[in-house]
Amino acid sequence: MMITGIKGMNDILPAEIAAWHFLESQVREVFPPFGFNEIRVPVLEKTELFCRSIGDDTDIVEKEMYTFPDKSGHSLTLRPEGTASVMRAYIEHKMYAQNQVEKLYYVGPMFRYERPQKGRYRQFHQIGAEIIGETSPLADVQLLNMLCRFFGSIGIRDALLQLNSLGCPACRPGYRQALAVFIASRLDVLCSDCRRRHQHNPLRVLDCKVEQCRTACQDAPSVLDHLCADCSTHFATVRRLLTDLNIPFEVNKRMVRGLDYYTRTTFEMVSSRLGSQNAVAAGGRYDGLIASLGGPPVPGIGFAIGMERLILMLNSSSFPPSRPDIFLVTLGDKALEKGFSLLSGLQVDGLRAEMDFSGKSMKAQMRRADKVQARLVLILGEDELARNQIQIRAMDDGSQETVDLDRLLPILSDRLAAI
RNA sequence: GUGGGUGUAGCUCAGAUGGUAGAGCACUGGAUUGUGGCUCCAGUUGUCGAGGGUUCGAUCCCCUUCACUCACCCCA
Repeated sequence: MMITGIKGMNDILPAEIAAWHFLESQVREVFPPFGFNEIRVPVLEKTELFCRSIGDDTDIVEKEMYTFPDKSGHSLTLRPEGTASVMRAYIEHKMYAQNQVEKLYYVGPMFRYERPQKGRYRQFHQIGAEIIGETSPLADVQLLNMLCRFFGSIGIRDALLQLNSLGCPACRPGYRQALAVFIASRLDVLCSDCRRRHQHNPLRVLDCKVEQCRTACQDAPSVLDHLCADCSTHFATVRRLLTDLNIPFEVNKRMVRGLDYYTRTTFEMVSSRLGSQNAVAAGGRYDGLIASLGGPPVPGIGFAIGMERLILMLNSSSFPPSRPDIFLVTLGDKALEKGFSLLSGLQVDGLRAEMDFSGKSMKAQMRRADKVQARLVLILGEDELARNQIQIRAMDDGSQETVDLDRLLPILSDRLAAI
């Protein structure tokens, strides 16, 4: 039986790698001007870290983590998201003692044990950014601005920014209570999922996709009406500054986040082009997280972008496969070996050069050159070898010239520059 | 964890009320003894996802299982 990869864990093949390189290079170009530095943390952490940060009652912790004991019996978990690990590193290295505000970003694989579907895999990749140590709504807006700039830089214009506020420990319990009362009054018209949800997470009912539930919750109490004065002012400032920066957004008072640690500002970037999993990026403020992990009482805000979902949105035809500069065709045993060392010289000089090693017919070699879309073909046969010459053929127009071998390099760079 | 769809050549897919399979593309060679793309000719490729059952005989019918895929739950 063939050994296959693990369900939901995909190989990224050479044909797809250009899109990944593109995203990674855009991150490294767009983020640093906003003051962000990259951090790399391990993919494995002690299980306890995720239980405490994401929340014991969340689906992620309850059923979606890759958790197993190592040889000494410690329970380890493949990270299901990046924020927890970054906060652990922040606290462990006492980064708060260096800078009052720390801005960090990361790129890498995350792991969740779920049934794969379009835009959702067991190993997936996220680009994340965090601002730690800043309470001001300016931090929220800077982060969102950077997120939108990033989307613009990769040519995505049809993602919609949705914004909400979840309040803080001062005002959220009151809202939750009011909502629970409302839902209890409509329980008979809600779907079975929502009836179950209203027990442990009433906010989720607002997010239900069932039409009947949506209409039933039409006039449910809004979080935004229950925000305390501080949260309300914070949210108003975020909206005002976004408008000042010409960043389009939409307030979605039904938006709920799946992780326990979020407070105040939460947001999502959604797209209709993604199928059912329509969020391509999401995040929010987590003012209590760092303290709850044993760090100082500093606030934070961050986002994560799903790279696979991003790639679904990109036009794949804008990433043409890279083509060789040169394909060397040889005829005869002597030319094969002489050509091979010539090839090596070209490659050392940084040209992308290929040839056939197996002594195929000239027609076959030419076909190969055409197939890989080489720009130039070099032809080295017994005749050319005897005269210390080589032929250069431009594949686009079929024009051909014979040049002395010792003048090859400068002529090649001329011809390549002209294409 | 639940539900639907799909598994036939490297790829995309046909196929027959059960008699052990085909096309296009791709690949190789030739027409053009040292010149690609177009055209023409020839050739290669399959445990018909796996296991079991019914049958003289199963790729097709039945059961089981696995994989892929979409959706639910939930999430990036």
